[in-house]
Amino acid sequence: MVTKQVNGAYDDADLRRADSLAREIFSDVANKWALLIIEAVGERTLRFTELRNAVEGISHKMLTQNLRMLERNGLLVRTVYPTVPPRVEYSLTEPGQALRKTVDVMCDWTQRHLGHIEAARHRFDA
Amino acid sequence: MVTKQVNGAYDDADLRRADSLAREIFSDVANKWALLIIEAVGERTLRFTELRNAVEGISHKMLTQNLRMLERNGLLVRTVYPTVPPRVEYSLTEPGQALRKTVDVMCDWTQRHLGHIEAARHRFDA
DNA sequence: CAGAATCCTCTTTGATACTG
DNA sequence: CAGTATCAAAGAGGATTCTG
Repeated sequence: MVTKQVNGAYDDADLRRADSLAREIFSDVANKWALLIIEAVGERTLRFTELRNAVEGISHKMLTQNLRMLERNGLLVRTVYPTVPPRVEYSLTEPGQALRKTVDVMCDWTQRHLGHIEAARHRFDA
Repeated sequence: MVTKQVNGAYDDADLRRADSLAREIFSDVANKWALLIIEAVGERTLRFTELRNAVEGISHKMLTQNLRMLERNGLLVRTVYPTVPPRVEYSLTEPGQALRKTVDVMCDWTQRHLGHIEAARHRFDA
């Protein structure tokens, strides 16, 4: 936690810690699978298998790993129902929802620039 | 290019192509280094070495690779001045600028949720 | 069903050296 | 200065097996 000094300034060491924490979070979150999972969950509550089907091309292992990471960072919550067979549900927290909004914008951006990018690629590859 | 049929519907094959193109672009762009580079360039025009210093921790090789990829996708332009020694400048295109805006939002998000995330981590690790 | 653990493969990455 | 090439190390990722 970055704490303010009585004089109103931040402690240098705290600022550096906050900075490296920010970079760490950014590295966690700015990756394909994490963002696709967040996008897939959306406002719903999905089970592991549903998620596996929703995120095209993700493997069992990658899904588990990324779900743990997102849970650890408090972006989603994991609810286990102690039934047989087990039932586990995932849903976004408020910060997760907030991040999803920016992912939505990124998806929009992709769609809007599909043509431009395809053209640029052809030019470059020539 | 996705073309509309005379009946107003899209060709299935074209839709599939557009979809896989979108996934490809998303995979290119949704990675740590690409986003950090886009953020670093901003509205400025930077030389290779300036960029290397601006993006904390990136290696020579990763910078080159990602710059090529971003150029290929038309997100930035590379201008070579035929001097000795060579001078190469990078700046964002309009689509690159548009993407940068969403990266900005993502950075804001990170800053705003630093505390929540750090707390969540401590809870999880316990 | 969800997931942990293992093994194995392929890609990514960094360090280093070389070129125009 | 900017970029390419190469090699070794590290890490990501897939397939499979086992458990509660």
